[in-house]
Amino acid sequence: MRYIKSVESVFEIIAEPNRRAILSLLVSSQQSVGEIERQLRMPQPTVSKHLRVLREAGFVESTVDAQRRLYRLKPEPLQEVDAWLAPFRRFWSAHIDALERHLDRMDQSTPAKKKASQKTTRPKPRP
Amino acid sequence: MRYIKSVESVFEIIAEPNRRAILSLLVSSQQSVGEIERQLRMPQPTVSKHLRVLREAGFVESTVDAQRRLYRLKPEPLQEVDAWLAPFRRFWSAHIDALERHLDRMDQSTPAKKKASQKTTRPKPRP
DNA sequence: AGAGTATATACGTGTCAAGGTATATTTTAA
DNA sequence: TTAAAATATACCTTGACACGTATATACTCT
Repeated sequence: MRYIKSVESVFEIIAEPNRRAILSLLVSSQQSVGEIERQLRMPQPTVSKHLRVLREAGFVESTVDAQRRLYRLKPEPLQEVDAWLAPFRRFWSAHIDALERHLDRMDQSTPAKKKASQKTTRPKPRP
Repeated sequence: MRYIKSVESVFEIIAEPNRRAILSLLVSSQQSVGEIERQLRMPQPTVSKHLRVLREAGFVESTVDAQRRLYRLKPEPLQEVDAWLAPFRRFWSAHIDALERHLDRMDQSTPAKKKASQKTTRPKPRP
């Protein structure tokens, strides 16, 4: 019995350098397989295989033009990445950051420090 | 002779779900290994190993607190991802998008269509 | 010193994905 | 109909990597 993967996250898809290259190429406009092949200097089966992954993951879609397939970008999955990134943006976008990070460091998740204000009591052995 | 990988791209690092979970956890504040271990319910060696990868890739840094190591976020590598994402944003951020994409489709990279206006001349066999 | 806690690392293992090569499929031109 | 072009797919091999288990290292309290 064969296993179906299918759970491929968006992140695994863009982890592959060739796939990122293909996506970047498609930003300017749609491209045929052959055009991608030539511009990125990769063997045709490689291009086709990556395009298949990208298509099945919803990163691209294709239309038929005679013997060619024209691939174009579908941005939804990349929006997912963008969304995941959102909570991290405060670390570089704002100005209060240096301060905020400093406060966080002083703040919770460091009960050690709190107790340390009286006495360092960490390793609690059992009776 | 052993091979050194080291070329690990930022994208490969965040392709791993557990690592993404760790990063997300560190958004709120720094955490010790044990805290991460408990909150994410993953075995301690797993946490340590992922933290090592994240540290070596510059996603986190650690300070020593007695026997604990406190890990906190370093946002630079994630900025890289953000930067890579930038060119794609026009596909969903703006309003002109639907129009723009349509124009692109009609536009370059489709010499087929151009020539098709007169006659379809694609597969050029050799003499 | 010795025990307990916290974290890191070493090793063996299985899985999966990417690449290469060859071939199938579809479409067009002669 | 046959040949060439364009793309997709099948098969095989290889390497990386994530995991589990066990163990090493570091620190702290009594």
